[in-house]
Amino acid sequence: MQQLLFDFISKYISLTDDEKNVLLSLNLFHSVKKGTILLREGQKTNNSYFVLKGCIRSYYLIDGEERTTAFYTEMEAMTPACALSNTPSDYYVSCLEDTMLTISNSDMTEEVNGKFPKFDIMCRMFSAEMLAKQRIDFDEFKTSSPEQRYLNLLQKRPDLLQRVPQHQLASYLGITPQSLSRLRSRLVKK
Amino acid sequence: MQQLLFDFISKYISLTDDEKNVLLSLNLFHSVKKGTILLREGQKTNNSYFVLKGCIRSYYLIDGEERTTAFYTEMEAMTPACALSNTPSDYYVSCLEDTMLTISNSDMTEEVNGKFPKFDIMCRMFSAEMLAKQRIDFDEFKTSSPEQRYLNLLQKRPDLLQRVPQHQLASYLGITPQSLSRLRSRLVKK
DNA sequence: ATCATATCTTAACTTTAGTGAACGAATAGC
DNA sequence: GCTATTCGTTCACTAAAGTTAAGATATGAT
Repeated sequence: MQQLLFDFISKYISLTDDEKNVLLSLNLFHSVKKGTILLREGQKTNNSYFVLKGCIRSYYLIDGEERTTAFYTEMEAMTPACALSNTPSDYYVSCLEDTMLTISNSDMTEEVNGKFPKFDIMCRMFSAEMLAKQRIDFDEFKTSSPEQRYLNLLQKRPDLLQRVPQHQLASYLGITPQSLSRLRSRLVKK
Repeated sequence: MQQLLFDFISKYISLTDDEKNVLLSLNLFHSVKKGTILLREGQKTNNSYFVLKGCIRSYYLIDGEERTTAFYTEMEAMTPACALSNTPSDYYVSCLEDTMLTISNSDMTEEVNGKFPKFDIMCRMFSAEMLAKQRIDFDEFKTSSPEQRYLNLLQKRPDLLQRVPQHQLASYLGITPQSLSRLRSRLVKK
């Protein structure tokens, strides 16, 4: 499991055994049961998450309805906005499946990055890459119809359609569950 | 004009005169006329832009139609996705107004960050902050109707409604110019 | 295994967005 | 200043999404 993290890091920087041991001493790795809520609306945290195996999901509670905005699966990272702004969270984060992940907080990041400046470089590269990827996702969302967005998801993350309940996918696509159901039956007829 | 950049940087790190001089030696500052296209579809670049005064806009050309996805105004930065992936750009970037901006490339970033590691820290902080902001924008977009998105824009960036042509705002809101026009007259009647 | 709950689908109806076309108004180029 | 183009609005029509409700299926808890 730890090797998964090291493999990921090696895409950006190379680690000495010494550096690996510092990471291992931090007690980063956690196993979380399906349904566990990692972060609640109104709660403060400065945790960051990195999914090694499984899936976590962020959602807002609007008029009593869950509105799912993101899924994070294998080798994806999330830092809740509230962790940076130090304000109460606007949304929930929960585990969709039994999940293995790392949980780190800003103190740990400060400490490690202070000790090994190359971690700053990695974080910079990784953040910039995430920012660009998310920008493209946003652009595609804006320039597509719900149907195109569904077909796009089918292409890009077919696994999600298997592992995620329909109604969560719907709000992820920016539509109601009924519309998604209708849209799908429309596509089958074609 | 240079002071604007230093003021911005000072939100993250403090600069010595030496460091400031290195930045000034890089010939970062440019004045660009309205309508100038900074980046074309199909073109490669590794430039990054930081707007000091004015406004730049990114847009796709889909079926001969411009689809605007972002506006960058005072104290906002953009690095085109193609600059990181080193692939041809999928979109255009052009100046909506006469604009003062800094243009840097990845070589310059490497050089400066190599010399002064604290720039890595700044970039890391800034990227993480941008990522969180953009995530929130995306979430709001997903969980809102076109009408709510318009009202939200009115609240958050009222300046854009003054300085940007209606049809560009429309695609920024993910709708057609006709729909925006209709939506606005619907709101007036209320 | 049973019951309660959650999930997915379907349907009828309402509301809103997309489309194509037409029209003045504003803008830019000559 | 005049003309051509672009821009914003309106209209009629079509297509799709939201809403409310109902029924069927699947899931989870005891």
